[in-house]
Amino acid sequence: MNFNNLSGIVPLDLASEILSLLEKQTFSKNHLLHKQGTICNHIYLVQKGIARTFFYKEGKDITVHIASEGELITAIDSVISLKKSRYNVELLEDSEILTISYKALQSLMEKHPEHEKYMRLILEQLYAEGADRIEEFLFYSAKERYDNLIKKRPHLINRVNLGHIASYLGITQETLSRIRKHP
Amino acid sequence: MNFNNLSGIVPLDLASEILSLLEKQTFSKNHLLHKQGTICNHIYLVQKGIARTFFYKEGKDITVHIASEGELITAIDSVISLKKSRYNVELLEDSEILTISYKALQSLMEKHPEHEKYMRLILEQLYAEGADRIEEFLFYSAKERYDNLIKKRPHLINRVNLGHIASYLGITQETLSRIRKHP
DNA sequence: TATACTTTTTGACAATTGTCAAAAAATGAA
DNA sequence: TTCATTTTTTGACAATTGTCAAAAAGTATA
Repeated sequence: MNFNNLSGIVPLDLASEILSLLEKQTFSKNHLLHKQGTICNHIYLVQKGIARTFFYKEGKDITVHIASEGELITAIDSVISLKKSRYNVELLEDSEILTISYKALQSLMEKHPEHEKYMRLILEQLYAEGADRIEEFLFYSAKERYDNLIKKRPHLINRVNLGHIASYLGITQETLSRIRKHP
Repeated sequence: MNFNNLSGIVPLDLASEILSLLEKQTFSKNHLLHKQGTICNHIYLVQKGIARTFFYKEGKDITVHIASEGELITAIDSVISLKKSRYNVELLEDSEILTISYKALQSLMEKHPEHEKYMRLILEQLYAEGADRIEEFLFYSAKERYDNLIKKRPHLINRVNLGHIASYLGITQETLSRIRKHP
C-alpha cells in the first residue's frame, strides 16, 4: 500500500489535518527508528530511503518487514498492544521519515470520528496484504517467493542486502544466492 | 480473536444494532458457505462448528484459514476488493453460522459512524494476528509450528483432518504425520 | 457385524533447503 | 589506488521436507 498520495484514500481536508501531525526528519543509514525491548508509540512513513523491521532469533537477524518510499513501518507487535516490542526498526539508507504518534492519531480520531473510516480502509488494505504474504508461504517454494518479490517490488533487489531479503522470504542467504544463479 | 462476547469490544447499545444484521443459519457438514470464482459479499461468524477457507493449487487442496466457535471467516481476497474469489469456505462439521452482509455493515457505518471505531479495533486485532502467522513461517520449523498450533488452538487437533492442518501449516500430510510420531 | 469409504501412517527414495567454512567479489574509506 | 570491511558466492555435506505407493487404522452405514 502506497501512502505517497494520501489523496487517493483520504479526502483533502482531512488529509491536511493528518499531515499536520506528521513530523519530518532526516536520519542516516543504520539509524534505529525503534529499539527492541521498548514500547513503540509511533508509525513511520518512509518518504525517501528504505527501512526494515527485524529481530534476533537464536543470534540470527531476521527481517520481518521492508518499507520503501510511500510505505509504512512500525513495531507492529507493540504499537497496538502497547507491549514491549521484540522488533528493531532500522534504516538501510539515509532516509527522510515522517513520524506520527499513534496516540496523536487516536486523539485525532476521538475528536474527529470522520477519520475512523479512513483508518479502517487503510487497515483493510494492510490486512489483505498480510493475507497475501501468508499465501506466499503456503503455496510457493523459495524460488517462487523470490520471483514473486522481484515482480512485485523490483526496486528492493538492488537496495537491500541479500541476507535481509533471504530472511524476509524465510530462507537462508546461501539458498537465495543459489536460487539467483539458476533462473 | 474471539467474537462470542462482542461486549468486550463493542458497547452494548451498538452491539445490539450489529446483532440485528446477523442472520443465523444451520448448515450440515461439507456445505460450502462460499464458492470460488464468485464475489464474496458476506462475513461469517462461526457460532457452533468449524469452517475452513481453502483453494486448489495444482490440484492440491490447501487450507488457508480455520475458524471455530467465536471466530470469523470469509473469502478475504474478495470481500474487500470485490474481485472474484479464489477461495472456498467449507464447513467441517454441522454448524451454526451467523451471516452478515458486508454491504449492510458498511451501510450501518455510513449511518452511524460511531461503529467505525469498533471496526477499526477489530481490524487492528486481525492485522496483528496475521503478522503473528507470518512470523510463524519466518522463525519456526514445521515441528515448531505444529507445537505452537497445539498450544494456541488445541481444540482444532481432533476436529480437523490432518491433511487440512498440514496444509494450513505449509507442509504435507505425511510430514505432519511423522512430526506427530516423534514428540 | 460386514462392507465401503475415508483418514492416517509407513516405507523407500528424491528434492529442497540448511549449516559451516572459505573464497571471491563488491564497497567504502584513507 | 590500496587496504580493510562487508557482502555475496561456492563447496561439501547434513537435515528437513516432499513424493508416490501401499498398508493400516478409523468411521459410517447397511
